[in-house]
Amino acid sequence: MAIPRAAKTQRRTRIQEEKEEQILEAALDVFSLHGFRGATIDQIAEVAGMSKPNLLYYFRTKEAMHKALIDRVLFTWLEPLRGFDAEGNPAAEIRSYVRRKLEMARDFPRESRLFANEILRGAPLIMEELQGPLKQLVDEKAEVIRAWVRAGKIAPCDPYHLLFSIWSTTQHYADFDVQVRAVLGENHAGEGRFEDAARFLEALYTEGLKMSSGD
Amino acid sequence: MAIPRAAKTQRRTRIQEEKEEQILEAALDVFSLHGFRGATIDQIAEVAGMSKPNLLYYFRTKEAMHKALIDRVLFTWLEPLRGFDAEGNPAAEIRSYVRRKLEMARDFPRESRLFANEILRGAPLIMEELQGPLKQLVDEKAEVIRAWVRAGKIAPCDPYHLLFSIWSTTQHYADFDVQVRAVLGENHAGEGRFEDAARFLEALYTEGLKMSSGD
DNA sequence: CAATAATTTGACCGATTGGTAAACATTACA
DNA sequence: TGTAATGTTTACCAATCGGTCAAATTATTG
Repeated sequence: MAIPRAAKTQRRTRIQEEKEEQILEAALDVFSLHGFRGATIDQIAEVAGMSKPNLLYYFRTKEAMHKALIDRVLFTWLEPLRGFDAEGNPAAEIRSYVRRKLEMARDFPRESRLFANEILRGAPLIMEELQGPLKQLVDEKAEVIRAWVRAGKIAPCDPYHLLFSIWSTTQHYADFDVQVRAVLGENHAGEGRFEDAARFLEALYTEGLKMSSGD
Repeated sequence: MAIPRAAKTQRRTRIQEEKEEQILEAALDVFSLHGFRGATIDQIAEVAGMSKPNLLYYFRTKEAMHKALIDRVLFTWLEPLRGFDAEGNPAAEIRSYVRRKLEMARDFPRESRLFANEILRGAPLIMEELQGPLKQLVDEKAEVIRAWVRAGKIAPCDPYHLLFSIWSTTQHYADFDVQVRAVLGENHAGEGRFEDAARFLEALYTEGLKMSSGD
């Protein structure tokens, strides 16, 4: 009998790994577009190309699916920030961080939108993650930035709002992609907008955080 | 018989005006939190404090409610950009624009989230608005900025991505409010974060767009 | 006041929702 | 190969979905 749900003690069969991947891929499509409540299991099942009960064999509930996705995304999403190096050149570190975040917005827009949807509805599933690990990591990196300021390597600024601004400006190209395309129109239809954005943001942060000549 | 739906030729009774307002207020709560598909008429009715059929007496469908909301928000949302004055001082104009957008994020966060939700799902209801009036307005203001650059009043930059960055950084404090609060923690729980954000962004754009000393 | 129009409600509809039960099919492995 | 575990499907469930209807209630007006 099939009492044991998938993944009892460890990742068992090859087929489990494949199917779970296939489901999460489809779930990412649907959740990132319609949010948790707006997404339906039927739709995910259709996109995944399998029956609904089969889907529920691997993930017992809709929420389990969503949680699995969010957890995975959350980890990779914070990876660039972890790379923030206190020893490196401040301007170069910030530039590189902006570039990496922008690349993620370009290459993983669905992941960005999934996250945005979760935050928009109040982040009920990841509130502890935000208040715990995320806050801790940001606090740590904020201290790095503050040290740069103290050392006179960049202009005085609030490190938290600096990070917020980098997050928002880069993720904007994933979350508001439709609007960006509409405003830029046909002529900028290609992926060139990411290069333009990179150029603009690089200049903005380079000049905006440069020490004023007075010091 | 009550054949004539509300608002046949013109806004009739006082009670119609009141109830429609009451409904849109509740709808804003629910739509901004869960998006179009995630929101339910029952929930809106409950928040509005009236029965579902009564709600549907004023707005025939869920989509009609959503459209009415979006249209209203879209108009007021673009108001600050219209104020962008070609004759004014560039640095002051940009500073004032950032400040106004930030105030809107603080005072009308639900409106911002409603808009964000609509864009996230691909903006099916307002695609023409984006490609038409919005693009036109942005094109116009982009030309203003470009003129400033040509006149040597601000540093050379892509005007579109400048506007995108202002939109994203300011709306971030409405759309990602939960995350911002979580990261800042208890100590910054008050509304002080908006003042800090204003200070940071003002400095960033002032310095970031300043003409380099070489000219 | 009467009567007419505007508003509100409870009961209800078919479709869709998240999820289950059990029969059936397939795979892994002794 | 046999058999037990794993995987898949059909049929189904109660709850909720968006929306309708006709009756009841309230406001407006002559």
